[in-house]
Amino acid sequence: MSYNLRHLRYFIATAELGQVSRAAIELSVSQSAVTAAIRELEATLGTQLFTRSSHGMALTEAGRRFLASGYEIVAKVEESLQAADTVALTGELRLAASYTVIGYFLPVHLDRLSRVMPEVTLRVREMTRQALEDALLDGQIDIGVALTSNISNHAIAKETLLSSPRRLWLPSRHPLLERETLGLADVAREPYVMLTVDEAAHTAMRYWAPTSLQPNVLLRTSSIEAVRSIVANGQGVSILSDMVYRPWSLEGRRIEVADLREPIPAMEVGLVWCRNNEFSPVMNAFRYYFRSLFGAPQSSVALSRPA
Amino acid sequence: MSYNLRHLRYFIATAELGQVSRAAIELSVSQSAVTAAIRELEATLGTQLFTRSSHGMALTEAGRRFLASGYEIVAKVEESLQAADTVALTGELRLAASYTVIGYFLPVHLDRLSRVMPEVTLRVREMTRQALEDALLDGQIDIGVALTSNISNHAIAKETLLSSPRRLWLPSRHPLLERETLGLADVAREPYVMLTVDEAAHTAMRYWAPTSLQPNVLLRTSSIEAVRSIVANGQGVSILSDMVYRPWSLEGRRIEVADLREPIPAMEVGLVWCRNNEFSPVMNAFRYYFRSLFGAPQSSVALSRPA
DNA sequence: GCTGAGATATCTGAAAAACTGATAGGAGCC
DNA sequence: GGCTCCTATCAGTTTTTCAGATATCTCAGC
Repeated sequence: MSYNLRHLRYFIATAELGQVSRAAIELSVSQSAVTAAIRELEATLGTQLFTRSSHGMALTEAGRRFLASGYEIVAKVEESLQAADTVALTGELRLAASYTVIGYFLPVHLDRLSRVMPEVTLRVREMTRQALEDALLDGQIDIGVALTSNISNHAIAKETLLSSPRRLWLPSRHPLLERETLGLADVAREPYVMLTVDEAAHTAMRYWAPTSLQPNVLLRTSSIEAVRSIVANGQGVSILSDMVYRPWSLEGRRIEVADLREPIPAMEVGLVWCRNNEFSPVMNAFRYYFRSLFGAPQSSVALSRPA
Repeated sequence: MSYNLRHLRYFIATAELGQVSRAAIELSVSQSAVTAAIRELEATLGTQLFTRSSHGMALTEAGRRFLASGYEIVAKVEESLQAADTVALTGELRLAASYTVIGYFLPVHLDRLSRVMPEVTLRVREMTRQALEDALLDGQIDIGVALTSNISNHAIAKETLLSSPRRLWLPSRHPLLERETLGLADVAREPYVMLTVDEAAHTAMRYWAPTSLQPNVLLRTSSIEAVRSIVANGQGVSILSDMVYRPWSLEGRRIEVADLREPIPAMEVGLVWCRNNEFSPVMNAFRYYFRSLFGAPQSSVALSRPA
């Protein structure tokens, strides 16, 4: 299913020493054990990690990237082994989140946070972006989790966690699925279901406007489940983010996704807070929880590019 | 030696479901396998992760902390499985670092970075803090790695990565090692070796000054190896950070460490850069490399307290 | 107080995984 | 060509992991 920490250690040693045989000595195992582990690792990743030669093993580009991940993972593992004594955090955190976030992003994290810090009371409210900004500035809430791209108030600090690409949703066996490439012009000819919640319609205009095309709107709805059902039943198409995508609708019919030729802005989910406020320990822990799961996001831009 | 990803998965499932038996069903393994894995995990960690009862398993405080680590690790593992296509970074990074950092912190990371991004040329120079600040502002270097506690120029941004506590170094079989607790007053009676490099002497005064005591300085030297040898030979003691500590001196004699009663500021190593400059992709990758290894440092203050 | 349900702990033999050691094969160097 | 250094592969053994049976504990209901 997935790889092991053993695979990782053997891989790192081989990458650093450049030879399976030397890595095997370093690890105090036989050369064949290391060879086998690397072969398994490459199989589960589905990628070549090294180019083999009679001199040794040289990392491929994928191997280099995986090595960086490997360093991160073993660092976290070693960190986890150190039993620093800590105090259990106590207190309250007043959160607000927008419709999409509260339904499709937060649940698993709220669950985990309540397990990791059970003595912290999490109060969560659903708000529109505007209400959320006001509540932050009023001091009614501590932190918001929202779609960060539409936030431009300078009194509010934001930190993007997740960038979820938007794609075209189609019913299964739709003729457009046969095409090599798809563009907004193709979408404009189809009946379109426009989601109106969380400023989705406003965001949609950001990528429709420059094309001088417009979607042939069959229905405007605030329910993602409605979009899902209508698309699944073959009555329309829509462009929505991967975060809210599920392959099956409530009725059990399948939905397909396709990339579009035009660059569609991704849906960005992140934390927002009032720039002037001090961070309480609980707020810090909350932020740290997300940061450590999603990494420092601004730099992932530098390291990877979209497909 | 250490635990497995299997241990981690079994632990997380048990923590989330609150029962070994339910976790076993969820994981499609037998109850005894999960019980055994958790027992092994607790043994390798040397800590109780759960309190057992006939109702199920409740996390201890250590368990909650380990659960948070577990979430981080599996998140990194899953991230590593996604083979996002990337471009190899190319370019140059002009680094500067101070004596201590270049000798005791950077080497392994420069080695790893050159493996992860071989097409980036890393130019490293040793500089004093003042020269480093000037070079940053002049634009002669891109990023510095230095002891961040003495940097107070507002034009320079800093991000602390590592906080290494300072302790008393003693030769083995020194009488002070018998004591229950040690304070600076005890140290003041011993011959003291003062390291002069990287503003160490200046830093030392920060914690000697409030006591109205002063160290009985036998020797001032800019060589850490000299301090190590003199302490190991029983001719003096010193207070230095764990980062530069090694149990053996060059001659093979042992050095012991002891905590002091007074709070001694830790040695803080971090990145520094010119606040006005834009981050190049290479600079971003460099920063990201360290961030992901050392975590978001400011919040570790909130999550843990010193022993 | 007894009893059944449901929980974890422990044990044994079986199955699976990992490892060793030997061997094969390829590439460069003399 | 022959030597050396590398990785790949295979067969047999060792180690780890697992399932299933059983023991033990606790609570709830009677």
